[in-house]
Amino acid sequence: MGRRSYGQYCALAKTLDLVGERWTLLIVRDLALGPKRYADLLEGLPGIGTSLLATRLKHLEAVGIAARSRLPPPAASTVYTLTTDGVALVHALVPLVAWGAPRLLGRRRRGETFRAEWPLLVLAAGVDREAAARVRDVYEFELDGSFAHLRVDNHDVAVVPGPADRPDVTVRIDVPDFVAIGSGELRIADALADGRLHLDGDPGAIERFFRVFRLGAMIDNG
Amino acid sequence: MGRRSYGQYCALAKTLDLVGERWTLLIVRDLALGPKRYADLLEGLPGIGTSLLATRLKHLEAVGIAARSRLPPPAASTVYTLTTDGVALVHALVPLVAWGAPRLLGRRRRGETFRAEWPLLVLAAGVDREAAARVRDVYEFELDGSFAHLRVDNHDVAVVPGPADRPDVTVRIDVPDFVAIGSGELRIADALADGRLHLDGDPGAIERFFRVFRLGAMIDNG
DNA sequence: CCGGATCCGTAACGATACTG
DNA sequence: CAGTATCGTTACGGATCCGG
Repeated sequence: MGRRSYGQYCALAKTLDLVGERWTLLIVRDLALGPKRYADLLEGLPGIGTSLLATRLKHLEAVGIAARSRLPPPAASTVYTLTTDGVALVHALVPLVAWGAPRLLGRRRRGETFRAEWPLLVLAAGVDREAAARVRDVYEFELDGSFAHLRVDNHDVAVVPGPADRPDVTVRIDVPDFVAIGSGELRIADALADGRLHLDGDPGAIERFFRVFRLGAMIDNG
Repeated sequence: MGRRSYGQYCALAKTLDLVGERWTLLIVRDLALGPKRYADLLEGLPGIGTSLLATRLKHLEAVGIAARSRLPPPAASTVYTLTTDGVALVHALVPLVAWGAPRLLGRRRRGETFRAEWPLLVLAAGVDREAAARVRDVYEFELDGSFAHLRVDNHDVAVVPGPADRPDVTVRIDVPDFVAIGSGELRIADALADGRLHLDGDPGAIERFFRVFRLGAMIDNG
């Protein structure tokens, strides 16, 4: 019949009633990267059953986390997006990610899928919108051989899969080192010095990059 | 065989591999209230199967989130506690709770279990340890008719179920109003003015309460 | 009585096939 | 492309049983 519920008057239990089932939060993560078609989601979530994805999407739409839009011709396809509540939910996941990353991520194992845009979501969530005013830059990342970029456009940030066209800054680093910087175990200055982090671009753009994503504190103190 | 995994090199997916299964995070929540016996946990999680609880506890212990201690006689029983990683995980859940509370909690429905200590965990997580130095107070809460209290003792806070012995401050409020204050929709000053919030105790203790739990901003601006 | 383990029916999930 | 239908497998829920 109905959905399984914990039956508790507790915000955590209610939240888990809503989004605690298998795959739900990973769907939300992928929608955080922008509008996705059903097939895009399926491809990014290997192992999910097609019918389960349909069920989850219907539920996310019903509870106001996702929305389904029908693009006009010639695109003529359905896409799913996050509502503002959905975007807020993504922000609420960042501390959970910050908890798990240094403890669980380790080195990549054979068979594990990876997309450079996943780690970038954390950066994008930490954007300083004031500092991003009138900034119009593209920062490209190569993480473990996979490319994605951040597009900053006057207060707004988008995470985009794949290499950038003509990036203002390019960043190359391993995921474990990226995580170590994020958790304060590794200073950016040290990572640059021993070649674990490569940063290219004009100094002005690099300085904007640090400012917009609040990385100042990570440069030389933990 | 083994546990089900998403097989993704992503901190969110790894975190959910670890603690995303049914009941796991609610067990963590209850352990955040202090050492619990197996039977205590069973009672606080109506609907969980006894064998599932045992499985979850074994897993939480194996991954370093919980620990099992054997109390010496005459208490002679086993208790489960959180490790420091487990406590960190509880802190990482607070934004998720802050997301869900104003959106999902609503009014309490028939049959929903409730414990006043659950909302207090959020307050306790937000303690200002500096401000709590040399403070030694007990703040009692009556939320929807259920009692619990916060025990501040020189930098440390504990959430304790039930009424307090001789509280320095007593607080009485409905859960929806408590949530509205936490989310900034309701100002403490307004809630006091129209009788939705009752605060008793000597002015010095009340002022320490506000300071220790960083409630200053909620008094008269959102 | 506490701390589980065992067993079994039901619900959720995963994989594949199929359809508008 | 965007799903639905079906079916085998796994996970969960409830009850009972068992050892210290």
